[in-house]
Amino acid sequence: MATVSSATSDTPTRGRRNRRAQILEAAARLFAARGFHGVSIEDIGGAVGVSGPALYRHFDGKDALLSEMLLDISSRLRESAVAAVTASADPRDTLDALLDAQIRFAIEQPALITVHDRELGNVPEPARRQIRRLQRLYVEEWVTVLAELHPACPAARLRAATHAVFGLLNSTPHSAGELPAQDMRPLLHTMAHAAIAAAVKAR
Amino acid sequence: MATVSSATSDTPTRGRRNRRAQILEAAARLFAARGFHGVSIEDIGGAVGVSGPALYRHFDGKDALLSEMLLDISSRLRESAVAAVTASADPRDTLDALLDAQIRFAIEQPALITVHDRELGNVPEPARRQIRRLQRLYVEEWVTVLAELHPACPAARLRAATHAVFGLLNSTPHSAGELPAQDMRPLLHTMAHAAIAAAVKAR
DNA sequence: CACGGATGTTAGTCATCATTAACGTCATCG
DNA sequence: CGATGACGTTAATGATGACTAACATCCGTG
Repeated sequence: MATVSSATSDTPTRGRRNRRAQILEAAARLFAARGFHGVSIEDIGGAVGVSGPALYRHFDGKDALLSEMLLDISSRLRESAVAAVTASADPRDTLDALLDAQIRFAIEQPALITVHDRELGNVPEPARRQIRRLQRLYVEEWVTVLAELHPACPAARLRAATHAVFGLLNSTPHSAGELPAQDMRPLLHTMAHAAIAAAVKAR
Repeated sequence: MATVSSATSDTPTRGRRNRRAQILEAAARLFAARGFHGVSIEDIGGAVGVSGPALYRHFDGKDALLSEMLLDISSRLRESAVAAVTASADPRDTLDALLDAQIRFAIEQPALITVHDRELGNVPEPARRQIRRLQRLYVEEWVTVLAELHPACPAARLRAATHAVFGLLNSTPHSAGELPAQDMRPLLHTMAHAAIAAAVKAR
């Protein structure tokens, strides 16, 4: 939201990398490691080579920074889901695309994934509701696709299974280094696929 | 350490519940919700009806409280794994027992599970090493059983799969309320089982 | 070339918080 | 009964931390 400043329409990042992006990246790493309250403004500034209150030139405060971070993550996830849904008419292909997108995100951005499902409780109220909304929509995207594939399965069970699959896929921060990403990717895809199939099968 | 007061050998908790246990329980709930640094000593005391520094009558400090909490969790998990391994000679039964124990813990103690895999980074050094050790042993218990069942599968892959299954099972705090525990339990068991089978199958 | 805005810096300020001190109460036990 | 120890309480104390103020610098533009 809000075009990226810059009076005339040229590149927003000149010379050194865009400070905002640098800060968000460093903050995500730190929040993932020590938790929101375990990281100080000084820490974040220090991580990008400026010191302390320089942050306030880019964000309204620590809370606002976290809000923007989570809003960005949940927006991107949701967008990736919408893309997957519109890309194909066959729900089997859509499910594969959903899986691939989530796996890619989990492997490439472990810090963001970590912050995303830990720190919602620390987001102040105007933004929190919106993030929750995006998260809910994301889940519903999955549930809808699964419901098309397995109309007999009750929605509550599909929702629970979806959360479990997220847990499986988002485990990457814990198993970092066990396996190269090359092998991790298909492994997670296979496991998630099998878990869903089992969840949905009548017993 | 030190028998729990009470001169004669009767119940250690008379009238009101054991304070230590109350505190640990309340702290776990609060840490899970807001993170270690997001919770004050006052908050914890308030949650059990005493106010503030009364904590220091029971623990050496906030760090020590966290250390003890994580040490207790990882010990209990590890013990449950050892019990599962010694209970049966058939690795298939052992795996089922491991799954059941982890699922029971995840469903009955979501706050502990949450704290367990979020707050290790905030534990000070003497205890941290020991907790890591117990966690590693717990994982190895699983990997050993899986290796017996599937000797052809490389250990690294088994380890990665194990972490993924933990992620799946420990997702309960996120899907709380979606499904009654009665249904959640077998669902998770089925999904985890299928995920493991898929991980281990040659491709 | 002077001006303004974007971006930093350092030195406060004001809360919050972990921890300690000093001081009760009350039951148990000698 | 009187001492002792378990368990609480309410004031410090000392750090740390978020945020603000006042003050550079640099760069593009009128």
